[in-house]
Amino acid sequence: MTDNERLAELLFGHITKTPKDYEEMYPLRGLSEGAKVTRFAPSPTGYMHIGNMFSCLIDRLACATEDSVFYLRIEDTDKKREVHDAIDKIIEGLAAFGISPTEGITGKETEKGAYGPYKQSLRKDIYQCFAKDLVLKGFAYPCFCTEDELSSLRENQEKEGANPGYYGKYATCRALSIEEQEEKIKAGIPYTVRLRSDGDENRKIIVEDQIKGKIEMPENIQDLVLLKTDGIPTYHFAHAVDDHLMRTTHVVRGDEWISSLPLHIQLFKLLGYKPPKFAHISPIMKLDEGNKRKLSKRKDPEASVSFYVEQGFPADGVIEYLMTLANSNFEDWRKANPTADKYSFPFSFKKMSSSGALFDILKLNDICKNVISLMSAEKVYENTVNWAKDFDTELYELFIASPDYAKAILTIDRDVPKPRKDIVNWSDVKGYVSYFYDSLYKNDATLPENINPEDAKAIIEAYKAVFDENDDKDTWFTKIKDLCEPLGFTPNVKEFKKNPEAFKGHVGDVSTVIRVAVTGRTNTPDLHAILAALGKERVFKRLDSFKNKI
RNA sequence: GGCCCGGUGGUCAAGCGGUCAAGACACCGCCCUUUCACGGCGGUAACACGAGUUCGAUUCUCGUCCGGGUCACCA
Repeated sequence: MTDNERLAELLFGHITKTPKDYEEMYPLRGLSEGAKVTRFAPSPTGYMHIGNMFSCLIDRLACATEDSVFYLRIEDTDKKREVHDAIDKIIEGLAAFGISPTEGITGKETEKGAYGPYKQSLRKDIYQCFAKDLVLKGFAYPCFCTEDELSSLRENQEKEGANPGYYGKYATCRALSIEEQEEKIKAGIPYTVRLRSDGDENRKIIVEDQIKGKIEMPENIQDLVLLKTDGIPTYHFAHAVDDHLMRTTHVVRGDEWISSLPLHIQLFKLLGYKPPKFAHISPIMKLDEGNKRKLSKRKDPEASVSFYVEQGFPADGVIEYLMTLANSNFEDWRKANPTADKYSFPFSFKKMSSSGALFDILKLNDICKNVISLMSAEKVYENTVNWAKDFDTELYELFIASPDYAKAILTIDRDVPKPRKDIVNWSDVKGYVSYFYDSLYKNDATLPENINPEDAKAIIEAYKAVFDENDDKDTWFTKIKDLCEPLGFTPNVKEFKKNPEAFKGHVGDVSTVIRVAVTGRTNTPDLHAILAALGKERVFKRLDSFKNKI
């Protein structure tokens, strides 16, 4: 028995399977040309970050062919940071944005697919089997150093000006004899399992990243921890084992991982496997006092996907915004294919930006406006009710009480060739419809400055005299125009512009007075339709009260 | 500090040796319009800096500067 065999037996005597067993258990996937296997692999630390959603979207987008696989794996290897219902939040978050993985975790205790388990805490034996394999090959050893020893080592290295870390001569446990190792293990001293790095910092690894292109870095020389004292792997080791066994073809992840690429490449090599392709995406940034920085959970509410849900941004709008960040030609494609399924967009890793984009809420707003403007009144009603149910009970009850009235309101200037774009998100709806509900309505508007209050009063009086709620639109507007001249206004806007001194104002000003008096706004959809929906009684009441106010 | 990555208008970005340096958002103006919008047209505004290489650099090389990431028994 060699020393390595002795050590492997000491460390992993209970492991009976070999890597070959797992190779057979998780065979190569029979994929067609161009098919990909991607994965979204969050750790359950509490909430869904918009950056998580972004990388998840990229995973999904990359899976263009029918037989591509996009699976969800939970990386719960850090029990200290784990948050109880985080898995549910992840699943809900994905569902809210209409993203459904084809394989992997489906619920707290459920999953689907033949390459599981998809929760890392359930794969302990698998990792240990591969750790044992590395021990056998002489590429791993137990380390008995305590955290205190490690941090004082680090301090000393900093003082000396050496690169910090556990490597070379600093890796004291690396040199332990089999007898010493056996003694400590039998004494029950806690240990981690470290990589015995065979790297040389003067050699380089070269990786062709799908997004960043060629990346060249020195080989890893650090004896990094593979298995923590509790026998659970670190991210690095779990990544190598899982992405190989699950037959991942493309690893999409944040570019903060680039720095550990040398380690990962080394791990695949030592394990004897071909590494997957990597796509390192840049983080979504925010401008903070002149500096770019990553969107942070603490400081930025918009970092969390729940923000978009709460504000009522349409899921499609958020996704489409993210898609413009992913591939900027998405916008042109969308213009050319306004109604096509967004997933039929020909996504490309190559077109992704290699630097981080600033999050632009104005652009998000614009996209959401467009998305909503294309929806039917029925759809807007549904979405609003859905949202209001959780976030605005007052609006919810109003809408539920008389759906037909609500839909009639939402129909104004909608379902037409050039719909209005007033609504950015569902929390805008309340403001948008407020003047249709007496309980919501509050006219605190003032007359635009270019209109004289006395003239406004006269307009209101004159309008009341001719008002007929059964007028069709043309008749209605003719009446508005007829009001003009007797009051010193002109029905002809061009005429007014030619000779502004000759008139008090034009037909636009006359309708503005009515609009403001009835709705409290200078900007509303078609006034005629609004008046008709409101009915004579309410219109008169509002005209009178506004008249008395000015 | 070491090691990586990046720097085109306010923002997202095309372009990758010769372009009047696209487009979108935002902003401004005009037009259309029977009001409000939608829409259409137009405008302001950019290749971080310095050296090379080249007949010619936004595009290639090097340096500087600036920004970002990473150096854990966290992912």
